[in-house]
Amino acid sequence: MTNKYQIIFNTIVDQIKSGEIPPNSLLPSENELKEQYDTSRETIRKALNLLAQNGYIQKVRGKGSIVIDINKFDFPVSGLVSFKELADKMEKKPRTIVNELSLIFKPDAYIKQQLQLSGKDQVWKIVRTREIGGKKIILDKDYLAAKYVPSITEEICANSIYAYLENDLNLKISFAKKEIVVEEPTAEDRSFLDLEGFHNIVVIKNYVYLEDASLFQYTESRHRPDKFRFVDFARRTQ
Amino acid sequence: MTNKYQIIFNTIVDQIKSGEIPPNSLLPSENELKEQYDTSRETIRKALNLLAQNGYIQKVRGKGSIVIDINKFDFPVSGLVSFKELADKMEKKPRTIVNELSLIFKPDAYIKQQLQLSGKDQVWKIVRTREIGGKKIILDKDYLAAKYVPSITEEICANSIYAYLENDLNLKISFAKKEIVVEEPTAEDRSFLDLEGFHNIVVIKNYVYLEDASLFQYTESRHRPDKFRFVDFARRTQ
DNA sequence: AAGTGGTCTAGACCACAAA
DNA sequence: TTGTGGTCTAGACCACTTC
Repeated sequence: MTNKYQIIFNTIVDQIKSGEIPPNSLLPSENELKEQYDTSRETIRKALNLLAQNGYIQKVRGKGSIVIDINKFDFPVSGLVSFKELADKMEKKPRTIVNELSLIFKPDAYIKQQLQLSGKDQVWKIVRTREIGGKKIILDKDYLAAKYVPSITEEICANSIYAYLENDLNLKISFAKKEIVVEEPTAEDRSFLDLEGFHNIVVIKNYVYLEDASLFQYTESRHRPDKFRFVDFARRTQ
Repeated sequence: MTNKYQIIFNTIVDQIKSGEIPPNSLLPSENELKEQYDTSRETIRKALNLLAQNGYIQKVRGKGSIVIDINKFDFPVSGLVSFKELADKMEKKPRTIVNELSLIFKPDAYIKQQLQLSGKDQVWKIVRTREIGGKKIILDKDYLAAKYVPSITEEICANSIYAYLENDLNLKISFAKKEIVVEEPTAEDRSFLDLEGFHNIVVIKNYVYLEDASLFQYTESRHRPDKFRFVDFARRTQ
């Protein structure tokens, strides 16, 4: 990616992260940046808008672009967060156990409805347990529309399914809808997880869409409530 | 707001919502729209980017802009959702009980830390219970930095604090950080809510920032787990 | 009045998809 | 090859903040 505005964005992000541009100070004005980077103002504005969208600056008309104190925001800008990223953040060695990997020829009504399938579409079902600090904390149930995923192995499931879909199959994930609810643990939860007397399960239902707006993955991520944490960053648009 | 790109955005949103432009079809190309609206392509692109960011279309290079089936997404695009909007969606008459409204001269260490206050800043504390279907379901604890809010009444708290801040005080809220965790109920939760034997509380911690990136409100929204539902819409950027 | 960011224009060239 | 969206330019005018 050699886009000019991307390069400018990355440069400024590095300067903010390193402290070269301190928090609560103003960025150079758009006209100054235009000269600095020898480009047009609209290109500078694209870079600055990216910075604003990602929580690095706050633009104020008539004043300038204020650098936000990123130490206040020790979290990734909310997005499509996979388990591996989460575990990395927690600095504990996570372990993934693949409990099931199967190709379902006749998906049941619930899955059909969730994946909006019709007729004889097949579905990959993957059940994984996530272990953190020696305890089984998360139960992940993934359903992938088979028409997009010809094959998948246990090894891939033990690592990152996302990486496989994006890098190897070159599927372009464009957006996802997340729903968070709290449920009673099922028998499955009790058998797969170390519940230790907890009476609730936090369920994250994730609907993942491809570039052409077709739904291809449904995931239920079932967390022990004490280890669950979700962070969201909402920016007012307009 | 008479911005051209806003008008175009609104026009197309209406056309999509009314079904005039059906789901999964393509929008007219940017060049066609440019002619239609007698404007420049960049202005059209601004409107289309707004549509994409708000989940109405999906842009694909070389193809066009696909209209997303909004019936799949029966939710507000995630953002700064206040309680009233939530209750409206649920179509049950909500009732708000104001349990406490006080100006704290010496906020304790926890609040000081959450609101990043120093010295002798004062803080409004507001505690409200939300009743839905005759049951006390949500306990909202709001802390407002008093330097931004000179006065506030019980009546305002019974309605929408947001509306008061935005419309009357003209405070411009620009972004918010949300954190969701599950906790054990406190004695306060037990006394204010109809817990009915539930063993967990879903806590939404909300940090609200003004246009100049200063933190001015901290809110804890404590929900009975069975009635809690959070929806998020994550769009892959770039 | 001067400087800031917000909107808008009319062009240009490029990368990608479909026919 | 044609048409699509993605990037980029060099200007213009406007709304707002600060002095």
